Order: sequence, then C-alpha cells, then structure tokens
Amino acid sequence: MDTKKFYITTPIYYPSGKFHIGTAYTTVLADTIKKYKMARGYEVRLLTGVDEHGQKIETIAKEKNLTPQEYVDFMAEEAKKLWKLMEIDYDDFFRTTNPNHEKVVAEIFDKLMEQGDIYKSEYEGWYCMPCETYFTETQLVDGKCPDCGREVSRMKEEAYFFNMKKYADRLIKYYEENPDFITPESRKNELMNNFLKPGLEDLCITRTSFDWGIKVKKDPKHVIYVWLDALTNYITSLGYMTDDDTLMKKFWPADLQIVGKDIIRFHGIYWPIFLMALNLPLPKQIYAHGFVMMKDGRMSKSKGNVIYPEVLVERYGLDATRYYLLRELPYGQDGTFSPESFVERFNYDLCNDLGNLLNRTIGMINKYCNGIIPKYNGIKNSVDKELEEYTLNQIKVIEEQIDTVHISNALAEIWNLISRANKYVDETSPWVLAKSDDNEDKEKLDSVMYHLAESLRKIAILLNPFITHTSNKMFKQLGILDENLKTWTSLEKYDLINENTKVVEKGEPLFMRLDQEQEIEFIKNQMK
RNA sequence: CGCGGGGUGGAGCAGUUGGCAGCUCGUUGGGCUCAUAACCCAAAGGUCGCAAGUUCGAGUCUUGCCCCCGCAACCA
Repeated sequence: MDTKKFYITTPIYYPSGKFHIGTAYTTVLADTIKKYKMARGYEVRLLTGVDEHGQKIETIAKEKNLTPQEYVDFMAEEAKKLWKLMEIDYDDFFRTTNPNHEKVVAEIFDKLMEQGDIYKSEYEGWYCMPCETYFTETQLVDGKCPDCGREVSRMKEEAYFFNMKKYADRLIKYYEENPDFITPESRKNELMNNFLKPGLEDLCITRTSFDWGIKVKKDPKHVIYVWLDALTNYITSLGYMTDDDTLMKKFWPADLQIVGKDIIRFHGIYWPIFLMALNLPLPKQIYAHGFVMMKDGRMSKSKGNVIYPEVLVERYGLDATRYYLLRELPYGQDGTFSPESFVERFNYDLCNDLGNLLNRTIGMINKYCNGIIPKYNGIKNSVDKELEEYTLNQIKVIEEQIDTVHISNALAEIWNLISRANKYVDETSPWVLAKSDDNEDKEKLDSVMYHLAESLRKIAILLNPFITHTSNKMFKQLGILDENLKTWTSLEKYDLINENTKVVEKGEPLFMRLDQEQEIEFIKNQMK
C-alpha cells in the first residue's frame, strides 16, 4: 500500500525588501495545511523559496554596494531565519540562483524554442532611462515614469516571445472541465473574462536591458525574464530534466499551489501553459488568497503602516501570531490587520475561551477527582449525548473546511466547539454535583469531568496544525502522554483516555490576558 | 457600456440551490462561582446602497443607477 502524497507550494518570494506580514501569512497558511495533511496520513512536501533574479535585485544590490549574489545570499538567510522563527516545516527552500535550476531553465528555453513555442521579435514599450525599466502604457502616471516621475521614451528592443495564443483554447477547456482548478471561483472568472476570452497576447520572456538572470544559451545577450525562470521552480525543485527525477515522478502534479491574488494571472494562465508546452500535467488546484490590509488601505512604507511578523512573534508568541493571521483572513478575500483586533482575538479567543476552558477543567479535576480523569462511564447527564454528537459532527465540518482551504472558517468552527464545551460546564453545574452525597450525582460528576477532558483532547488534536505549541501544552496539562491519543484517527473515539490519567496540579494559563490599551499602543508604535 | 469584488443592526463580518435576517465585539439586564473579573443565558438595536421588475414569497434572481476597493497583460 503506497502512502498518499501531497505536494504544496508557496510562491518563491521576491527579496526586494524585508519580508512583511503578508508573506508570513502565505507561508503559515501552507505550513498549516502541510501539518494537517500529515496528521491525516499523507506524505507531504512543502516548497517555498526566493526568486532572486531580475533588474530590481540588480539595482538594489548596487545601491547597497553589494554584488547581486551577495545581496540575495543575505536575503535568503533572512527568509530562512524568519521561517525558523515561525516554525515553517518546509522540505525545500528554493533559490533561483541554484546552478541546477539555472541549467534546466536554459534547457527548457531551448526545448521550447525548438518546438516552436518561442520566437524572436521586438518588444516595444515606454522606457525610463534613469530607472532602466520598461513600462506599459497603463503603468505610466500622467505619461511619466511611475517610479521616478521623469519623462519616458518609446523604445524597442529585440526579445523572445512565448506563443501563448497557441494554447489558449486548451486552457479554456481545462478550466471548464476542472471547476476547482482556480479557486476561489471569482478569480477564475476574472482570468477567464479579462484574459482568456478576449484572447491572450504572447508573453515577452527575455530582456537585454539588464544582466542579472539566466542567459539564453545560444543568444547570451538575452536574459530570461522573470516568469519562465520563477515559475519553473516548482518542477526544478523536484529534479525535472535531471538524472534523478524520483521526486518529480512522486510529487508532480502539485496538489495545491498557494499564491497571492496579485500573481494569480501568472499562475493561472502562463504557468499552466508552460506546463502544457512541456507536456506535463497541471497542478490540481491553485488557491489565490487575499491581502493583509491595514485600516487605511494597503500596507506601504510610505504610509508608515507596515507591521513585521517578528515583532508580533517576539512579544505575543508564535501561536498567537499564527492564530491571528489564519483567523483574520477570510476565504479568498482581504483581511484587515489592526492592533485592536489583534489584542481582542488574543484576549477573547485565546485567553477567555480556550485558555480558561482548559484552566477551569484542570482546576475541577484536581478539586473534585484528586487530579485523576475519571473513567468514561457513558452518557450520564442529559446533555452528554448532545455534546458527543455535536463534537463528532463538528470534526467533520472542520475537516471539510480545511480540505477546501477555508482555514479561517475551520478555526471559527473549532471555536464553536470550545464554546460548546464552556456551555456544557454551565449546563451540568459540576460544583453542585460535587456537593452531593448521592451516588448518581457522583457518576454524573465523573461523566462531566471525562467529557470535558475528552473535549479538550479533541480540541488539542484539531488545533495542532494551527498552533502546535498550545496544542502540546494542552496534552501535557491533561496528562495525556500516549501518542496514540494525539492522532487524528483517535478523534473518532470517545472513550480512549486511560484510567489513572493524572492532570497537572496547577495548570499554567495558556495565554496571559493582555492590557488592551497598553498593547494597542505598543503595536501601533511598531508599525512603520 | 472593460473586468472582478464589496456596500447587511454602533463596529467588523456570515448568509449555499429565493421561504420566518445570523455571528463576533460593544450596550443593557440576569445567572453561576469550577476558572485567567474568565464562563453561561436573555434583551435592545437592521427600510439587508437606491429604484423598478419576476414571484405566493428576494439580502438571495433580472434591469437601471449611486458609492468604495482591486485588476486591466509582459510591473514579483
């Protein structure tokens, strides 16, 4: 029996500056799905990395008095540091300056050239001399360079083009036959209506105006321009067109490629067409997420409203940061970051609902049961059955949400489960049962304590892919050490907790309540 | 008539195939005391952007209009 595989990718990020919270979001999202799939028994491969070539990198490096290579070496380390801080469990950190990648991309270029998919022509556009950059008509601001505001001139240069038109019909058909290929659906419609239906234009894939990139072998004054270079990382990472393509055979096609909505066009159109040209299967699903917005619009340094992930992780912990990001961005849409909502989610969701549920449960098991979780004794309270049924149903709901990448909804559903358990405490009033000498009440009390402990065990399993540290702390406080009780498959059962499972005597709060005003002020001061 | 998204109680949002308008926070009142002054219940509060239409019935479909945001091709 071969294990089920799952290949998930993030984009390779362009290291033109410090990585911000949006980049962290994409990566945390992918990492969470990886952890979930692993819990469900898949062999998962997660790819992330950096896209290191291009004019902009060349320019920035020059400004810093570094060679482009020195600059990207530095930035690659920065990215790795951040992913280490955020405990991203990637399997390959891909860099487009990888010599093997450079070699294969050049070979792919030749292959496509021979096939007749690439042809030589002329690229024409508005050129800004000082910036050494081409712009399209629509990019210009008042007919001037959008970067420096100076005059631009109409220029032509020799360039290679990819024949997109040839594949357009095939791609349209593929969209129609695979409704879940591009998600959310609104993005698919956007691509279909704006680009595919009106007819694709051929894509310029080389430049001669800069040097930092992969050269065309037979025409080395041409540098392969971003997309053919960057997109192919998803397969060169797997050893495509090398002596050892074991990984390629095993993991391609990708199961889920996560991208930001800004680059969906490239992933939804050019990438599949490149794959068709290479006669490779297309990824099963591409998901475009929204942006982390600020109250006053997009994050930008000029607005001084940028928040960096390190700040949040260092002060509030990794789990709070991951939870916030994953919870705050709705499916396929933008979400808003605000200091207020960060502190609120921390206090209400993490401290009050989750942390307090664990704390009160541990407290009661110590007070009423000498710290031992009672043995499962079936349905004793009128609401036991309802709680069990609700829980089992919620698990299905949550799985479905994660499977369809509705991560925020999945967390909301987990919190419904937490709320249900808090309500259960009130419904059963264990403190009343504890005062009774009646034997039946004693059994009822045992049942309540078991059900609470079991609910928390399940919640810890469900939360594990999202906030692993918290999940592990929960297991520890509950005295659940047996790995078999931490597996996803163990969610099906209700009576697994062993006799003589001893909870900790004094439960440490999972999250300490924040001073609202003080912390909002703190976060505001960190925004630049 | 470029395309897409959005306009729902004070704030932020859900609302699948049309069928009594929901959630979180806030407000007000109550309950409980196991717990991190946490938890639970209840109430108040909405002409669902505007107008017309289809229908027994529309936030949900059609048409027109008004606002906000993003994209518009070789800019990651």
